[in-house]
Amino acid sequence: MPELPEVEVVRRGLVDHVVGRTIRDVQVFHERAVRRHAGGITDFIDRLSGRTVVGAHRRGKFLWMSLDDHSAVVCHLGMSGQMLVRADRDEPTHLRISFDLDDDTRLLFVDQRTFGGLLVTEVEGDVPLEVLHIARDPLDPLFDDADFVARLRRKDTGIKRALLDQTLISGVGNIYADEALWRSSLHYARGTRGLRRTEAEGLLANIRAVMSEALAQGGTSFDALYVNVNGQSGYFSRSLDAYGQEGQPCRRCGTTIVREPFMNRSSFRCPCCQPRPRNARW
DNA sequence: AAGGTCTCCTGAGGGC
DNA sequence: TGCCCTCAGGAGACCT
Repeated sequence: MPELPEVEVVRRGLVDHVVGRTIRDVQVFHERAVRRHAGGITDFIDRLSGRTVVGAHRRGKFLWMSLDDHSAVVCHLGMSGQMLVRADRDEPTHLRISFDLDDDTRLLFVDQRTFGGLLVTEVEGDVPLEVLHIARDPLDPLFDDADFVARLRRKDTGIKRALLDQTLISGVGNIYADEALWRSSLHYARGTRGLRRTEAEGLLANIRAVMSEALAQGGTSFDALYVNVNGQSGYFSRSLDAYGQEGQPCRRCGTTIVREPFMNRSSFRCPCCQPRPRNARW
């Protein structure tokens, strides 16, 4: 599932293979892929045809390509989205959108579960309108550590819920939340109010560390669903300590990792290193 | 206002 | 073999 490191891998691929190219034509194969675009399919195509891609950017899990008319095409990969650059004319399964580029390659948006999508919008400052509400991510040089810690400790919720709140810190999804919490030996239901400043700072450092390590290995991948812009999978899933490790011994203490329902999904933790807090509310 | 829940979606995999 | 059920989860709508 694409979180920040995976999206960053895709962004770098776009820089290498798409920036500088002009879009000759656009085909939309599935209406849902442009459901967030206000003007519908026809307007989406009209606004992209003939445009030149001048940059590829990212904030958290949101990705966008800036265009030569000060607009941008914003992409969210959702659960299963892929950006593929292909030189052939094949139409892979779950192809949703295709861009014909001026070097006779095509940029393909492929998305099995259709939670992802693209839209064209105006850019306000350096950020598209639809991305303005998203917080800076922890790999952003302008991310404000002290402000994050203060806002986190001011919230009244569980720590994992806060990490998944993209308006507080962006780019963290279920995988990296569980990995960072394991590294910090924190239970997901620890209250943000009761978190010590040093605990919050350590957690942020662990988020950065796990994301940086994943990025160095090309992102996390469990199956063929996530691939980078050329269709190559990442290898970080071999390095996971908590996520998906149900039944496996904790690499720190040997206790069996458990999976628990959380927010209509799953959380993985070590029952010994990450004990449930007394009076847990979340 | 802020926090919590629901919903969208498809295919893999398990149980019978 | 085949059918049905469950599960995966990002983010915005909606509710409290």
